[in-house]
Amino acid sequence: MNWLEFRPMEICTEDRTNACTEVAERAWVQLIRAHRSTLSKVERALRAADLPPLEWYDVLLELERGGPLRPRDLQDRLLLAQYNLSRLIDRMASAGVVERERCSEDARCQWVRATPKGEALRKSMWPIYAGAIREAVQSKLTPSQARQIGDLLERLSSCPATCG
Amino acid sequence: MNWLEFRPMEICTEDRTNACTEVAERAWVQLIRAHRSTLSKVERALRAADLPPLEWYDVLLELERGGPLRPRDLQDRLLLAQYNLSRLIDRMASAGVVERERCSEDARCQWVRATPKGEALRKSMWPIYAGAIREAVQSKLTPSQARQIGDLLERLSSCPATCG
DNA sequence: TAAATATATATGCACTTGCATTGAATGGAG
DNA sequence: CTCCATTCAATGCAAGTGCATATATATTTA
Repeated sequence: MNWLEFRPMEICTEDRTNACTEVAERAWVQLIRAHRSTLSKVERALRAADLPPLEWYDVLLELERGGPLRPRDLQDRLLLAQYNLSRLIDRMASAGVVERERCSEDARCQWVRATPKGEALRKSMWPIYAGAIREAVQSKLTPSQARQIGDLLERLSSCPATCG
Repeated sequence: MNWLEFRPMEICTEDRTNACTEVAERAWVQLIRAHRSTLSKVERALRAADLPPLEWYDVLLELERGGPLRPRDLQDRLLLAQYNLSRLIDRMASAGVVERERCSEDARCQWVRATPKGEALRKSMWPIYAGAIREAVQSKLTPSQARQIGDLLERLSSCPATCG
């Protein structure tokens, strides 16, 4: 839809019938805010250190942990969109930090693995990344609070099947 | 830096000396995951309903709450980058949902206000937005947990001055 | 086995974002 | 009052993102 053409039609009344919705709403707003606030700092720290964006770290870490993975696997683990991941791997392959390899069993698939250069890059990103996390999280929360928030946030990204 | 040219140099050892860092790290990872998981769903729901992105709602809500605001004010409240907000207001003004007005006291500034059309748009977005929040948050957390997570997340986006 | 359906990945295109910079106006120091 | 540093906002350009779709292969169905 072209938003230049928006015309108001139906005025829906707001439905905030119970407190349950209000706390959920507040949690939502704070999630957005916390994310905007912290992520931008971390990304800036990486850029300032002439390092690539966060996703590179995430991909490299998954690949080092899990041996070669298919893009599809990375997609699930990192919650990235298929087309974004495809191009992210393009860029990382161009930079020589990952390699694609044909998958013999299923020609639709491919194996992606980190190169030694990729592992070195990930390691060189870690101090900056860790520092930014310390700044963004550790300086604002006690260890107990951090543990708690980790637990609660995990529920938000869990799939419906497992958490009801 | 051009990442096509990256060459590994210094291999920094990872520094995870204490459990404090580990919980902070986990909180960080879960924050990213929760955000990716929930935001994409909400944005998709809005798109599917032929509605503009989330930021439009946020801007309109702030404007309705706080009377006309300067872009600078919105920037602080919504934690958006200056250049992004500038163009967001461009788009919203083109769509006729906000208006810019010259500020007489300070010619650098401007007042941005929601038009009736803008208010109608915000109201029409709310049911979709609320439904998506219910789906993303309310279905995964008890009210008590939602309240708790709201409190904890708020600390993450608070400025250093106020939270030490 | 042929056809239909499903899965894994890539890509054209329009739009959005980030960085760096610019332009304009204000406020303060000398 | 003039110069300079600061603040508010806009913009050119390169890069990233989302949608829709394309391409290729695998799996299921008839």
